[in-house]
Amino acid sequence: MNTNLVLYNTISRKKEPFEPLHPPFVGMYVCGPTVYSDVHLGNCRTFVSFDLIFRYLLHLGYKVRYVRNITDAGHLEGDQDEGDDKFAKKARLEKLEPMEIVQKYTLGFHEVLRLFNTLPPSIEPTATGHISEQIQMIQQILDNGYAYEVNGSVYFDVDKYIQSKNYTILTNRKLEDLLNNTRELGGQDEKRGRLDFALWIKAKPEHIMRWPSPWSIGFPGWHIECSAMSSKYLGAEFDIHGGGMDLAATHHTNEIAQSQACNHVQPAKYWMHTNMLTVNGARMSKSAGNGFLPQELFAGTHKLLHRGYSPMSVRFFMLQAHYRSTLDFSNEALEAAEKGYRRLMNALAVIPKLTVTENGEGDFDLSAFKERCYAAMNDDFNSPVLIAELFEAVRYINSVYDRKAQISATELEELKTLLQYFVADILGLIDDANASHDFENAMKLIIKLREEAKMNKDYATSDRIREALKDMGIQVMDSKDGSLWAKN
RNA sequence: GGUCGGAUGGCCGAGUGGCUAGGCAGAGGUCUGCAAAACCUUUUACAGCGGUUCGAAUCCGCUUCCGACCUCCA
Repeated sequence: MNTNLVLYNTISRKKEPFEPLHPPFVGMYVCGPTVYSDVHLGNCRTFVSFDLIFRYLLHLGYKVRYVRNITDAGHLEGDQDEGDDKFAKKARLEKLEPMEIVQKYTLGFHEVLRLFNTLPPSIEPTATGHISEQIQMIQQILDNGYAYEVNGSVYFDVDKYIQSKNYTILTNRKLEDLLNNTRELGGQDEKRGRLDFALWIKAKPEHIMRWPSPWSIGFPGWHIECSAMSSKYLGAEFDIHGGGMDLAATHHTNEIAQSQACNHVQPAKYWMHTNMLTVNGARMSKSAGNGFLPQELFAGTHKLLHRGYSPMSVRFFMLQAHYRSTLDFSNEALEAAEKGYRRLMNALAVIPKLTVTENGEGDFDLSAFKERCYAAMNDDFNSPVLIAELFEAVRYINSVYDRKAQISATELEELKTLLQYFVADILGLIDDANASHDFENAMKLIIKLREEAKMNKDYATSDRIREALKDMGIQVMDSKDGSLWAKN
């Protein structure tokens, strides 16, 4: 398979040609959510970004195994390896079983991603479903001499690791800076080195979620699940590992160390990191309390919003920025995106009504258009540039509809195919104003009645119909060839 | 404090040495019973200072401001 795809690799800090280890197969692992609360919009951006990447790789013909985990255990609340398990804490608050929390928020997560029209991953493994794999991996790391046990807990030995390996390969940080700037935290007495992190944690009596292990009854550290599950389903070495940029410094750095210590190989060839969604320039995050829930956005109930925006408008909004840039959230930006999205969708809706010229040539260089679209996506999945190209096609389609430009039948077919590829298959944009057939038929009747009224110069009636529809959020647009309608 | 990244027109947001990004908003026009949509034309730009170059939004240096990570986070 020969594609011209290049992608930015965090490890090398530059764009590299994409060459899978075992073409046409591609293994991609993306760090999924911790399901102890609702996902916020910033989380969604990452999954929409990787959905774009997944879709484009599929479009190029790769056989992609996309693994995205669900973290449902072992994720600690508070400072390093101290405090309660997030699920146990939340369970106490809500008087629920930990697995009830997990179920509730997993279902919510899936529903939100469905609304954003993301494709489901190939495998969605859970941490609790892979305790034995994690224990095995910890044992191997112990056997290889890169971890030590203290009082039933197991810690990764960073000092040992840095003797032969580059611990800060992902972030390029200086070790002494890391050491100097790591805060002195309580409960560090069990660790030998300040940078050491927990692989297995002995459960305190109050911990609800606990599993037996060779070292103690306890639970796994946060980082080990991704290492264990990625190697189980994708092998010790695979192609792409992704996640939010905030995970690079700690989580992914430790993942690399664990995998190296266990399997002696760098787990992923390409590390991809998506940038943050910001609100007034500051990162949206759970702890900062500036998170938007998708539901608040769709319904417009968030206090910073004037009104609601549809999931597809928001997806379009996200795709209008490159995945490695921060994206700032505001009413104005959302409104502009929504209008642009509607413009794109309305142009697609007009395609079946286009008149083709008998044997003329079109006024639009389709092969150049196609090339530019692929060039945009091949350049590190540059969806904003792709969208800019699509609007050139939108202008052309509208011009043909206005009889100001021409298109031949074969060109029309080609254009339809390309738009299906780039808008629906790759960008994952569908028209969320699409109504049911019954509704379409009823609208046809209303539009027909209104046109009859217009023919009779009964403008009072035609205006009344148009105004009434407008109040319902349906806009009627007249032209020489009849009337079109569109939902706002 | 350390490390890294950023500053683009009214707003969002691409672009990395010479070539109109794009969307939204604004202005004018075409079309039209009116309206809307659409199409055409069009205004506003590269944080500041210095340097390299025939030529810099783009490369280099300094300054200012902002953000991220270093602590659970996509």
